[in-house]
Amino acid sequence: MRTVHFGLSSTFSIIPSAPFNFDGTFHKPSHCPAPLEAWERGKYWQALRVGEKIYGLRIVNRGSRAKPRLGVSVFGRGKIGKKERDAIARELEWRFDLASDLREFDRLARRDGGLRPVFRRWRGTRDSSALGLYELLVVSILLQNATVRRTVQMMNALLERFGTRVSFDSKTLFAMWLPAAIHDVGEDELRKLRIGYRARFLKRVSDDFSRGVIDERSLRTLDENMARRELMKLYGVGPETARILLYPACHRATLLTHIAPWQQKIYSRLFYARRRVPARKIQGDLNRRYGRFATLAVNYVWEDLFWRREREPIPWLEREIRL
DNA sequence: CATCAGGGCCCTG
DNA sequence: CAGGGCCCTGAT
Repeated sequence: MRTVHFGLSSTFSIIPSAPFNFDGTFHKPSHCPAPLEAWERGKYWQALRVGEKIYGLRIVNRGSRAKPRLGVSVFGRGKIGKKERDAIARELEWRFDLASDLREFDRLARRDGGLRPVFRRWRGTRDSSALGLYELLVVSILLQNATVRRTVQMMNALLERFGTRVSFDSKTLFAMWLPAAIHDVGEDELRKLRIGYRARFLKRVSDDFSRGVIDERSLRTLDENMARRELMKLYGVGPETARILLYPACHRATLLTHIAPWQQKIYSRLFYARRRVPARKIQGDLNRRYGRFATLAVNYVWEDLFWRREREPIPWLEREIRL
C-alpha cells in the first residue's frame, strides 16, 4: 500500500439548488463506516478518484438552507487546470445530487402528518453516494451475509493491501484501488484477506469493470428499471445489492421493490410503532403514500433514526443491526 | 468445547 | 422455483 501527501491545489465554489441541507447530504450515519471519508458539522473530507487520478477534497458549508454555497478545496500535486477543476465539480454535483429538484417531494412530505417533523428537519437533504459505482459495489459485496463489523474488517484488509493512503489537510483517508489492480491477483490471495467466497465475486466484478463490460456513464442516463436490470447482470448482484446500488447508479427515487427481513423489523417500528408488520403490507402502504418517491421518503426516515442513534443508544435497533 | 445462523448470491436439479 | 453451499465470526 502506498501513501501520498497532497498540498492545496485549487479552491472554488459550488452553488447547490435550494433548499439544501449540508450535513444531511454529506453525512449518512447509516452507511457502513469505512476510512474513506470524514465529516464534522459543516465540513466534509474525502479522497476522490476522477478517472485514474486521486484528489483530496475538503468541502465546507458557506451558505444556508435557502442560500446554499459550498467551498471546495482540492488537494493534489501542484496546480490543476480549469478542465480538471470542472470535471471534479461535475462529479461532486452528480455524487451528492447537488442540482436535484426536490420541490415535488417537499410538497408530498409536507402533507404527511406523522412524519412531518422528520421531513422538516432534513429538508433539502439529498440521497447521495460519496463513492463511485465500482467502489460501492465492493462495499455491497462485502456486506453480503456479514455483520457490519465483519464488513469493516474485510474492507480494511482490502484497503491496506490495494488502496492508497491519502494525506491532506491534516486528514488521512483511503482511496480505493482501480478495478484493474485486482486483475492480476489470484482468488486464493484475496481469500487470505478473509473475505471468503466473496473473493470470487470481487474478482469477477473487478475484471468486468476493468474490461469496460459495464459503463457507469451510460448507466447514469437510464431509468430505474433499466438500470436495475443492468446492475443485476453483474456477477454477485442480486435484488438487495441492486437496491443499494440503484440510487448511486442512476439517481432516481423509485417504488420499493424489496424489503429484507431485518429492514422489515425496523420499518415496522418506524412507520407503525409495532414489532412486526408483514413486509408486503409495508411495501404496499409506503408505495401508495409516497409513490415514486418511496425510496427517498424511507431514506429520510431511516437516516433520521441513525442520526438519533449517534446521540443516544436505541436498544431495539442495536438488537436488529448487530454491529 | 461444538454447533449454527447470518443485512445474499449463484448454481443445480 | 426450492434449497444447498459458500467463508468467517460471534452467539449460544
